[in-house]
Amino acid sequence: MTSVTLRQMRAFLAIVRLGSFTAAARQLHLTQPALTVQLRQLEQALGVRLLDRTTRTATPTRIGAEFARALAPLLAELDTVLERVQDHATLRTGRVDLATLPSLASTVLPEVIARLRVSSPGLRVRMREAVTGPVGEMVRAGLVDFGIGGSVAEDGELEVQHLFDDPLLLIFPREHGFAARCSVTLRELGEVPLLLPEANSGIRHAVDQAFAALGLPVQPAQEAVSTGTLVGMVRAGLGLGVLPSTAVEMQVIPDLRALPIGGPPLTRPIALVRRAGRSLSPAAEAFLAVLRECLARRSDLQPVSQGD
Amino acid sequence: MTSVTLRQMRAFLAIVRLGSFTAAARQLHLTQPALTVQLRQLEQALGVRLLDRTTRTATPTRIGAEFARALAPLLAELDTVLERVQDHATLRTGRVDLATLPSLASTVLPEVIARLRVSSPGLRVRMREAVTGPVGEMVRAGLVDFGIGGSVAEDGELEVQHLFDDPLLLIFPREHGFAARCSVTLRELGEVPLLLPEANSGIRHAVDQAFAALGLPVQPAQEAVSTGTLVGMVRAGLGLGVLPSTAVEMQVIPDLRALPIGGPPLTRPIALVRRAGRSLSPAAEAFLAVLRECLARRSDLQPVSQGD
DNA sequence: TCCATTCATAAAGACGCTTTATAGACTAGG
DNA sequence: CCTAGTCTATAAAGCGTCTTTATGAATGGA
Repeated sequence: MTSVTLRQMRAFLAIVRLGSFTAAARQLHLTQPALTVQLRQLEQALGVRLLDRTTRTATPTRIGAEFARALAPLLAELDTVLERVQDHATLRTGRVDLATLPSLASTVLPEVIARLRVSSPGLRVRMREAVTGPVGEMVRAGLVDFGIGGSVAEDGELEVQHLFDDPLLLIFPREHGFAARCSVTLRELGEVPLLLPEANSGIRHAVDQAFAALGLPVQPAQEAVSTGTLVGMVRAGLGLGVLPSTAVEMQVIPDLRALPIGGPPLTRPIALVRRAGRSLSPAAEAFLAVLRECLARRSDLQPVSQGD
Repeated sequence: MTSVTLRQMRAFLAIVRLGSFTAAARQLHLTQPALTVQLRQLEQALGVRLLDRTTRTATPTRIGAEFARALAPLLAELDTVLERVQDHATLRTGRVDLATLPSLASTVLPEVIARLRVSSPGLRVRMREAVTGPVGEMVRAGLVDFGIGGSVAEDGELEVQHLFDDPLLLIFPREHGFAARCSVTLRELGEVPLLLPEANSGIRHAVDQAFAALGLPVQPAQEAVSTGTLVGMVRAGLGLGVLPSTAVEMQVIPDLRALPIGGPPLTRPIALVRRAGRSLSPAAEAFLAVLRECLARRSDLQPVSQGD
């Protein structure tokens, strides 16, 4: 009263294909008695004789032949389905869906994608760009596997893991007096017209917090939505801008200068944001592994250990 | 390093469907730890996490969901294939392909088919008619599952099993002198003009042998191919005919009389002819069982025990 | 006729699966 | 905020099953 097994059916098909128990046993790396038993069990479970065995050969019954004809394509399809699943484990197949900040999307992550394409050509990466808040929302809604953005609050649904600290740079025209300096302090920024990103961005959040820590008020001369417009404002002489180093990289700025902000160093935290309790696909894990590898190689960004 | 099992996949689908290990365990009549182990084995075999388990619920991973979507219809189809095979065992489905003599095809076997249709409506019987020689050939060629006909020689390919002895009757016009008798002897037949079937039929074979046993020569006044023409010849006064009782039944003969032939009783053997070493389908077995039942009920035919 | 090959069978051992018992974790309700 | 209930994970033990080894029976070819 035992039930039908995949092994039994695979054994049956092998015997039908080869017309012999011993030949099938060799192919399946089993002994011949094992196949005899398996086939008997299969026939008992089905209640039907599938093979007519003489002492020399084994030929399928009519019912057995019909069964084999119907079964073979089914098991073949099952095998392809199983292989397709296993391809995810071996990274031969897979999709990484992530949301990240525009600055990271255009500087750090393309390198990650390029490396991943070399090591695992079958993977496809889909990157959505958004500012910190929406990044968290997209993760929460399940639209993406994970997000890389500014620090969000850890609630029951989101799990945040610090990745590195992105230094914020001061951008100004080369004619400015700071051009001769090699760094500026945070306190000095309070005395110049500042151009800052608008309120809901991670950069602004970091600047606000740093100023508050020193007891200074934040009074931006102007707010900008995108880093591009902010750069334009600086170039037009509206003031001095604050931008993350990752954003500065991509902008070729011949007439501007950038200086690190010190005393204390001004950075914005970049974190991995993922749904709590949800595992990542092997593809996503591979992506993150390469990302951490890239981060470790860069001395300008301050990487942190993988542990939470 | 164990391989993927049907049980594991069925368990996986049940858990996905119900969203819970314990619920699936109840449905599958298992304990919850068993399912935990099975799913772990499945995930290990595939190398991929299929379910994200919190302590409250189990939700499929994206890969797990894809897998379940592809797997469910496959297993459903597999189940229908298995059921279709099992239907042969329960006689809900099946085909009986047989070859037999015209006389049996029109007298004994229709009753068998009728009874079979009542007890197993799903079975379909295909009956081919032929004389004894071709019946054996059709069995040998595998065109039919078995044959019911005159005795053929048992060689390596054919297996012959005696079923019953069909009495041969003497047919004559009611005006004939035999009309008052209730039986005739074989020896008496040597002194009347005989109408016999042609040489390759089982009837002729039986008559020839019986005459030879008595040392009498066989001198038919006329030979006929079909029983119909033989009856016509008798009716035309060409002589007295010898026909099997099963053939006489179907011919409504108001102007003719039939008498059993005795001393010794003249019969032709009817046997089951099947391919050696080939098993019969459950449908064919059922057919034969009903046939033997019908034969046992009839006192006019001499049934024999089922043993060879 | 003899030998080699094939399938069937029996017994023993190994392996895997299932169950029982228990722990850890989260939710709901008071 | 705490407790009760529920769900999954884990460990150990028992059981069943499957595989292997050894052997028999039968067939076909040399």
